Amino acid sequence: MPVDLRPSQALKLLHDFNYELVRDDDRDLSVRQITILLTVYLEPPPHTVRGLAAKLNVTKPVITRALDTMGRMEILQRRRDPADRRNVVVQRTVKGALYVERLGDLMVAKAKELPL
Amino acid sequence: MPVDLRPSQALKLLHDFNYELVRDDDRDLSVRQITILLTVYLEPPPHTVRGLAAKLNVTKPVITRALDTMGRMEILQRRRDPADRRNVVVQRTVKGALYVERLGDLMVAKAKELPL
DNA sequence: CTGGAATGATACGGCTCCGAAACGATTTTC
DNA sequence: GAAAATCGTTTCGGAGCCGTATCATTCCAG
Repeated sequence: MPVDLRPSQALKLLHDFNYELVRDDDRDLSVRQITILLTVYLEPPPHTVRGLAAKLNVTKPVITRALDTMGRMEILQRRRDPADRRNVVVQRTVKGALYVERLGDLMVAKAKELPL
Repeated sequence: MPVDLRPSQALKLLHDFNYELVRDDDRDLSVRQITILLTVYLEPPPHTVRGLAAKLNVTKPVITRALDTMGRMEILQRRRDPADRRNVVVQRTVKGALYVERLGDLMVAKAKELPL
């Protein structure tokens, strides 16, 4: 059962959701960072730097830097692949799972408030 | 009738939507810029720099710079308020309306594809 | 008319991010 | 084993955005 959403509702949902992010956080994650984060949390592992870069159509340093930033925030984690030590596997963290959960709950709440 | 959305659906919708933005555009608007844009297009005018800054809980230069950027993109427009020439009124443009419409359609399309 | 208040823009130093290129480490190929 | 390929990181110059403080313009009160 697909979720039925009219364009005006979609735009209001997008606005209300982003509005909360902007209002609450001093510093926001970028759209790229959010997409990387959600990819890791929603799609089946393993996630490598190269794989994420190819999937998102960005260069590898973009992924490396995003991992630096979100690693510092402790919402993502690097791990060397023991099987092939050239690879870096990107993993979830407890803090990151809570962060993502908060995003989902916020979106659900804003969807509930949408007019007819 | 509120839109019913489960957290897992919300997260997937958020991911798929952002994913398209990241993949398609070389340079993305920031979350702040998108919020400013949608505020102008969804809420009743007039919109001033000061008003937007207060509403979004950011400083005035943030709005000024966002208007510089999005003005260059021609998706928003500055106009001096003739009644009180200290004020700058932020207005919509044809190009901006198309841009916002595209955002809404993209979100609707991604919502339709959501599983059960 | 003059001093102060309000508004948006600008200057500044700092931080993050960008893509391209070069680099070190590791694995694979021959 | 030596050479080539792969992978992630780092470096580089450049660009955008950040908040604070300041500025020019405009309005308004007295």
